Amino acid sequence: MSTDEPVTLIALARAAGVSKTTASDALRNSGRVSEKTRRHVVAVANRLGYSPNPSARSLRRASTGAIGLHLPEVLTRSEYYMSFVFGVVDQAARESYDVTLITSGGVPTRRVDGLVLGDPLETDAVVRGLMASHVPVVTCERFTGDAEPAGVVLSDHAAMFGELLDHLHGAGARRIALLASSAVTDWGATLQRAYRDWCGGHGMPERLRDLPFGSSTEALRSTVRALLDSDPGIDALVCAPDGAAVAAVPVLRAAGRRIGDDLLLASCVDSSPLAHADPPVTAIDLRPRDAGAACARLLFDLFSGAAEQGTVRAQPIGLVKRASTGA
Amino acid sequence: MSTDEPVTLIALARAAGVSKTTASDALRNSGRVSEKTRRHVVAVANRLGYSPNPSARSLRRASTGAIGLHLPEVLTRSEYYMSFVFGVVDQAARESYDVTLITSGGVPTRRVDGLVLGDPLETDAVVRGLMASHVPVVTCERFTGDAEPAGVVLSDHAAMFGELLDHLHGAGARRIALLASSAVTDWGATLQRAYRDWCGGHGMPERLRDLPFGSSTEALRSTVRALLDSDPGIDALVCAPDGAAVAAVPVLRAAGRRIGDDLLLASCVDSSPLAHADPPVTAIDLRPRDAGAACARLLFDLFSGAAEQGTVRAQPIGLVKRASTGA
DNA sequence: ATGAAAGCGCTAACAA
DNA sequence: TTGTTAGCGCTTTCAT
Repeated sequence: MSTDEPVTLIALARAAGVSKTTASDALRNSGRVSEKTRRHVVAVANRLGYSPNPSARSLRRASTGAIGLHLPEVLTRSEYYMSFVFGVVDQAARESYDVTLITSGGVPTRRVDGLVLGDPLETDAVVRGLMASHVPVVTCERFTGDAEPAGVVLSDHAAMFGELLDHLHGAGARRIALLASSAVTDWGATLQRAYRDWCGGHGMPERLRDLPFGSSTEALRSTVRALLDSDPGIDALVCAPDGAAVAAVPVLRAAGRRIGDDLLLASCVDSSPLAHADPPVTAIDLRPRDAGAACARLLFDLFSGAAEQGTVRAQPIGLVKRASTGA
Repeated sequence: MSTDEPVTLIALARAAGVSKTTASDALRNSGRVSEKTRRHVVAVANRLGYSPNPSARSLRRASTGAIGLHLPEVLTRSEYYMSFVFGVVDQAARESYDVTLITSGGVPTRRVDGLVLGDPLETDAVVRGLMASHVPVVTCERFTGDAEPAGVVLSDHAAMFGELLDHLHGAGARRIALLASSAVTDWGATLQRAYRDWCGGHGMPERLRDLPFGSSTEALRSTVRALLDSDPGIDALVCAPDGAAVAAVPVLRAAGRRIGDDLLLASCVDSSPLAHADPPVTAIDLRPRDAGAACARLLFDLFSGAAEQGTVRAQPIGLVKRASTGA
């Protein structure tokens, strides 16, 4: 197509017979150049395959054209985060921004104009470092540490969890157990609180077990077994960690329980295996792609001033009722 | 901690009482400055919280310090890709490189020094564009189109698939059906070919159904049903698409089959739901994190000249035998 | 062993 | 409406 050398603005200007400035202004629609020369410059640019050098532009503008995205390392295997990532990237692309991934393995060398932090763990040193950086930060879910992010995207997990419990109650459950996630994330803590509140409010017994992030399948299964042994009267089980509900199924079967019949099962995180399970498992749909997009959008609104420091935006989530709760 | 203004090299040099050049050299260990001044400059840099401006550095060096990573949009929900991404990012961080994500939604505005393409689809316009870019490209699996990438990371899927079929055969299976992925990726095509070869070589009947990427659960299930109806003598089913094996389970049960007993079940892509399934499902472990790391490593070797244009590297994969095949 | 100066490609202020 | 000039922060000659 063209030579290996990237075409610079000077080369383009020369080829079009105008100055650097005019060429630059023409391509950026600054409204300074006549329509005629603008067209001409654009045509020449296309012919030469010109594309501006982003480093030079960044240096000049003192903005990088990129945002950073961090996800907690321990949680990264789940479908939820993959969708979240694509939500962020797509929204960013729409604003001509790049997305640089940041893992707990290493902070980016490249500066970014802002940061999106998915489920920031208070205990994560990288997260604390990023929160202290000088660029705007948007978190998905609250950061439970000290620092205040510039923006927060929040879903009403407590309300939706209550809806789920109501649904189970309506289907006849009277002893609902919760296999909780550790409370290191705001999400995990919120669910535990909502569970206790609901049980108290409805005069239902609490049957709660807590599981640290990244627990093995075996740990999870023995916890479920212990839960059932401790109270054989349990007639519903809600699992918070992604994947836990699927992993629990064999244990429930082995205990002689019929899922969707004498034991209702639900998950706090929807994923395709749940839809495919036998029976399909009721779950809260966190709509991760939308959440990711919302985070990016909020960050850009913070850049432009359309949103002010400390903005909190709600992000709707849904409940998907399936056969495991008698649907 | 420090002021909001990022500290520049000039500010640092002034504070340390040296010239820009000396400060720069001291921080990069260029071996030009005396040990004493080097220590002094580094100390001052730490005190001021200096960090070099990556845009300025890129501009000067004509390299960006970032690599691009592209994944096919339709496949992105799987656990495989999430691990792959983290493999790439971690390896890149080790070399102080950033990773910019590229979706089919938009090409990055920022230039990158190289590209990693996971399972490049011949039919993807973005992929074709990226392959034609002027930077080195490493693909994970072969690109079935015209262009030649600078490097390829390859697993021997044909051999491992043969091993899987041998395992089924050894467990007594004589009519092994394959629920294949569409042949738009090299991986999908390779599996179909390997299946035909193996069946031919062992005098076994071919029972093959092809499924386009991103098919719905219902499409998948009716395909499995049709497969069983067409030949009730089928005694083993291998599923290529990620998640298909789990989704097939209810259909197999409904047909009165006992998995791991009168019907063996296996998947060509391992994932946690398979390990948690009842019974646990035998699968090929693609080791995506290692694959991602290998791609990044190859790209850096291409940069440094440690690997030459056209290098192809093998990436080992494994077979995980579980109860669904009588293990 | 160190400093001075040029310049990467671009945009913004100042001229014309 | 267009051109000229300065300079973003850094690395790299070239000179001392």
